[in-house]
Amino acid sequence: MLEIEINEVVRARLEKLERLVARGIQPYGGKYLRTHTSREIKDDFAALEGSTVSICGRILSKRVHGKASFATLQDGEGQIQIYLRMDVVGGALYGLFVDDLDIGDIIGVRGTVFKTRRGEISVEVGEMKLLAKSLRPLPEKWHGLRDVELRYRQRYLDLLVNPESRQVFLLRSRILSAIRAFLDARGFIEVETPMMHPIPGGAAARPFITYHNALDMPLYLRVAPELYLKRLLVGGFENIYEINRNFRNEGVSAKHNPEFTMLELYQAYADYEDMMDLTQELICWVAERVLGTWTIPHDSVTVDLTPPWPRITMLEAVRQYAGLDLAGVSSAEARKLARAVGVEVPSDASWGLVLSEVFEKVVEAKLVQPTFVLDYPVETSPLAKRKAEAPELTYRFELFVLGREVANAFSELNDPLDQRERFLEQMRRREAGDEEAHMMDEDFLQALEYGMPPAGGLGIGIDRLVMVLAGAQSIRDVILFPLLKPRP
RNA sequence: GGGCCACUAGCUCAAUUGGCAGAGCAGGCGACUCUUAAUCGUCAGGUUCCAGGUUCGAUUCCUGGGUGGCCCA
Repeated sequence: MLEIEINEVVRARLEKLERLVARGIQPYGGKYLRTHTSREIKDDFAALEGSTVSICGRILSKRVHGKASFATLQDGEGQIQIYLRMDVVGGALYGLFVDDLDIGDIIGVRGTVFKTRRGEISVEVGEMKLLAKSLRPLPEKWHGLRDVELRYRQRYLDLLVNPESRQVFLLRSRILSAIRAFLDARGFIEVETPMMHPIPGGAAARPFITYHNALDMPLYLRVAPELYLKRLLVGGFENIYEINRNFRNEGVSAKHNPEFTMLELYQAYADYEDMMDLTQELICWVAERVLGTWTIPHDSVTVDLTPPWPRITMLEAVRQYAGLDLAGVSSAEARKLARAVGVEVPSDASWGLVLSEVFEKVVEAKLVQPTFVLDYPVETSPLAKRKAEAPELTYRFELFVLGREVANAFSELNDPLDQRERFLEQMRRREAGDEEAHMMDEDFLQALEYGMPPAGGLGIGIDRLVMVLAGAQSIRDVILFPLLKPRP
């Protein structure tokens, strides 16, 4: 029979399918007129008891005893029991249910709402219609699907039998709507900018490359939308955001998926202090709305989002957590101090690179509770405005939770001449072999030359935020279909 | 890229020192008109991830590879 992998169970089900067809039953139905969901029936039982409803869903379990049977039906909102009596529905329909319907089949049922002696709200079947015959056995009803690899590769099964997995993705959906509601209410408009870039920009990352045949040109999947969103600031949009995918050609880990979802927003005439306030308000508001709490248990710690979150400069963080005072020292001294605490740095590393290297290697992992880290070195922040009183630093912060970067924001650099210098420095590094260095973008510079309002810009990694709010330990647990190598 | 761990029936898991590859769920058949991990009886179900090697004999030991997980760079 075609190309289907046959085992004992599949063979038995194919036989049932043939029997059904032979009896004139269409095993893959169309539209079904449902009057209620499982949740509605349970919530409104008092009003619905004794009345007739139509429900549909998947058979999750079957309990046949002689001339009466029970089954559990799962729909999009939950589960409900159905009850079937031969003396009510007749031998033909009862036989069909007992002999030819399996766990996994999708059916529609019309019947009467009642409560069993044991108190289970149920529907006593009057009519039943097969909507989709299932040919493969579902994972075990009690333990669910445990194999991590199978849960990712066959997410549909994970969602079907592991309620906690389903909850995570429902939560993710609610988080995204809450973010949009929050920003929309503050006058931000949602925009969409290109996913395919002639010049990949806006972040230090290796891009995926693709090719446009008709135009005969290479294109890059975007690593960040930043440079396009800033063009919109030039164009007069003052409060904008985009929630969409970024693509970075890098390894896969519990923190990294090659495609991930990013919120970027820009607010004209604001600065990074405003972005800090906004970040905290947004995340706290979203947590309150979707979880109803600011404390979230994780494996070994409980994250406490109660504001205000500490704000610490990178220099101070390195002083506190690494015991290194890099303020005012030369690049050579900085390198020596870094090596003394076991952080290897290139022999030509500048002061700013040493600072950020020590921070990444020593401090990041220790920032468990939400913490803003401020004032990043200019070398690692080529799109951020320099601090007026300390031009080797920028008005930039990142938010860390559970040792992971969750947000990144700055006062946007709107000086086209300084921006050109920054790009030139990036190009020098690219020529020196840094594949992640930014590329020159003349078109973007030209836009800046028309004048971009000063602005605060903010990026929040949605997957990482969902991880924090869902208590997930791996990014793969919050992405429906994480990238895996194909099975050989 | 490196280290450690896992991979056995559709699913969840066993298998003593290297000695006949098992159970539960799911499935087939039979019994059963309020069960809910239904119950009872019975039957069937295997490329033990793959390829080599050691051995009388390998799920088990060795080498290489694959996929996944965790940790590190």
